[in-house]
This record gives sequence, C-alpha cells and structure tokens, in this order.
Amino acid sequence: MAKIKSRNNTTKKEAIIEQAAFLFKTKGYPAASMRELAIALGVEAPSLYNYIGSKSELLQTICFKVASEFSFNLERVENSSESTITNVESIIRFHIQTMLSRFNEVYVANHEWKHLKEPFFSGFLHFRRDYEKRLMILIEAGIEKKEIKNLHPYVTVLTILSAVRGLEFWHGHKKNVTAQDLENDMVNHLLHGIVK
Amino acid sequence: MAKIKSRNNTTKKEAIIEQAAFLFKTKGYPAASMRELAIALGVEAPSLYNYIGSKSELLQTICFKVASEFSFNLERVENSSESTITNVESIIRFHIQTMLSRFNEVYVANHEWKHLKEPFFSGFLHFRRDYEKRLMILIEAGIEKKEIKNLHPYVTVLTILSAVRGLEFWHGHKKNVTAQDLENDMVNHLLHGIVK
DNA sequence: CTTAAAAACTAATATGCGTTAGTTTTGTAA
DNA sequence: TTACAAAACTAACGCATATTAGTTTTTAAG
Repeated sequence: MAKIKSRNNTTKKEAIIEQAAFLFKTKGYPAASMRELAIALGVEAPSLYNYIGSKSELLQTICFKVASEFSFNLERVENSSESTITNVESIIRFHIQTMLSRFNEVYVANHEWKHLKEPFFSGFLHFRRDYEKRLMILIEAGIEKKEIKNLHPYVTVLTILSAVRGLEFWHGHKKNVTAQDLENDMVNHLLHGIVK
Repeated sequence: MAKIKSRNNTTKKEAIIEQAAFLFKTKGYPAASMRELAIALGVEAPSLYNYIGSKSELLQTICFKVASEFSFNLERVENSSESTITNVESIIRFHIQTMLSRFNEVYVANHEWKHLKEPFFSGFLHFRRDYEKRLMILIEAGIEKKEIKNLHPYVTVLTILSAVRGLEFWHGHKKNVTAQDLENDMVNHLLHGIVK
C-alpha cells in the first residue's frame, strides 16, 4: 500500500537513516521505537527490515558517518601550513557550520553514541579521544610558537569543542541573528574573549 | 532480608535518588531500569516503592533540585553591586564548581530533562529559558557599560553555558591538572580568549 | 515476650519492545 | 497478459519494562 517516500536523489535506506537521526535526536535512542520510525515513513515496522539490518545498525551508521567527516576535515587542517590561530579558527568554523547544516546527525553522534554496541562503542570512544588528542597537538604547537596563551591544552580543546556543541540549543531558538553573525561572534569569543 | 544501605546522615529516599542520578547519567533515563537501580541498592525493585512514587518522580526531583540551586545563585549575583565582569566570572566559577562537585545530578539535569513528563517538561524548559534570559540581561548591562564586547548576548551566553557543560568530559579524564587550574584556565579562556 | 509498624519479599499484570516468519500486494519488464 | 522480484503487509514470539497487590520478615518499643 503505502510506499516509503524517498526524495528524488536519495535511496530509501538513506531516507530511513535521515528520519532515524531526527527521531533519535528528539526522543533519544532507547526511547525511539522502530514502530514510531516506521509510522513517520508511512510504513509498518517490519517493512523497515527490507532495507536495514537492525536498529543499532542505524545508530552505527549515523555516528561513524559524522565521525569520518570531522576526522577528514582535521586531516586537511593538519596538512595546512597556515598559522595555528588560522587553523584553530578554521576548525571552529567547520564545527559550527556542520552543526548547523547537519543538525540531527551531529546531535545524535554527540549524544547517543554511548548506546552503541561493542565493538562500535569502543571504536567511537577511541575516535573521540584521538580527535581531541590531535587538537591538543595543534594547540601545543601554537603555544610553542607563542601564538597562543599558555593555558592547559586539554582545557582549551574542551572549551572550544563544548562551546560549538552547545549550538544545539541555538538551533531551536532562531534568534534575530544570522548564522554568519553567530559564527563570527562565537569565533571572536573563543579566540579573543569578551572583555573589552 | 537485605536492607537499603543509607549513609549515616541521609535518608533512604536520598540514597535512592543519589543512586538514580548515577544510573540515569550512566545509562540514560529510558535505558535505566528500576530493577537495576534496586540491585545497586541491594534490594528488589518493588521495595523501592515504599519510598518513592515512581521512576519519573526520581527524575523530577533531580532536575528541579539542580535547577533551583542555579537559580538561587543567579539571584545572588543579580543583587550584587560588583562589575559585570566580576559577576560573569562568579557565575562561571559557580557552574564549574557545581559541575565538578555534584556531577551526577547536574549531568542528569542537563541531559535527561527531556524525558520529564508534563507539566514538568514544560516547567523545566521554562526555567532554562528564563535562566538564559537573565544571563543575557546581565551581559547586555555589561555591553552598555562598555565592559564587555558588543557580541550578540545570546551567543555569548550560549558559549559560556556550553563550555562549562562540557566539563562532563573532563570528569572522566582526570588529566594532570588540578580542579583549581582547570577552573582558572577556563575562566581565562572565556573572558580573555586564547590569542596572545 | 508481645505487638505493631516498617520494610522487605513473591507473584502477577498490562504494556511495549525489536525482530522473525510467512503471506499478500505492487510495480515492472517480457 | 504473464511472470517475477521488490516491498509491503499481518501475526506472533520472546523478552523486558514499570508498577500493583498481597504476604512475610525484620525491627524496635512497651
């Protein structure tokens, strides 16, 4: 009867993943049911299994897709020959832009990864730690070059990553500020502070 | 047979809430079961209902206790006659200290409040928005007095709140940095930036 | 020692979950 | 029109959940 509605340039599996990202974000992974996901796609729950292997496979797909994109971007920056400040700014802007344009998936990767099953849980944890470590190395290089204040590198990394992550709250608000202004103000804040 | 172990100066209900905070933090509210909570307290699940009304009541208690503490602190700052910078610094330090000393409960209030049932869900959402608004008013006053850069106040509030929230990741790491150094470095970063 | 309340227990209920099996419908190409 | 595969359906299984009811054990005071 009803057919899974797939937008022109996406497969049905991609449509399921997209809807799952929205649902996992809204309800949280454990509270999101396959029946509810199916209804949102105009279908009965068992029909989903013609396209996917399991509920947890959906979570894995979302989390690791996001992870690989951030990792790829960081690699690009690591190979650049710009100043550390320019590199850090570039990373902050990538985080902000990705957070805003791919909100559901990034949110799920940030919040629901702890419900991954092994070995994916450990794999994702390892990715996170590795990503933070690579950022710390970047920051340390900047301190070495006297471009950046001698604060503890992990605290700096944590502050930056946490701040951009917090855009999940801005997403709902839609204040009278454009995405571009938001991005510029946050970069300014994180690099130069708020004290005049 | 087995008795709920209550530490000397806490009631059994408080012991349940404390353990629930740990469990809700670790597994997430929907995935945390009353059976598991009971086992952690050395008891069968139905016995818990001699002390509490329901699972969701536990979540409500945790979320609103944390909320009231932050609200109370903000009220204190609002009535102070210090400079805006001093006030903002005070709030940041309170967030950091509370995050570190009351980790489980603050984490649950930050992450699991969306599983509150009505009218508590709406109530908590209202509290959050109100808290952010009051912080914005504080920031706006600082901009007026030319103490603070003219960035969009909501972006500033979001950046600060998100950064301190991110300490949930530090908690596990226990890097070679004391809580005091962490606090000072993060305050320094958020007020004055990282660029030398 | 008796007694009454506090606090544990066992058993059971209703509900919802992810998933599988088997069947029917739909869409497409020969 | 026929035939085949893709994709939907219904029914059901096994399991876990929060919670209730009713009963027994433990605790502590008179």
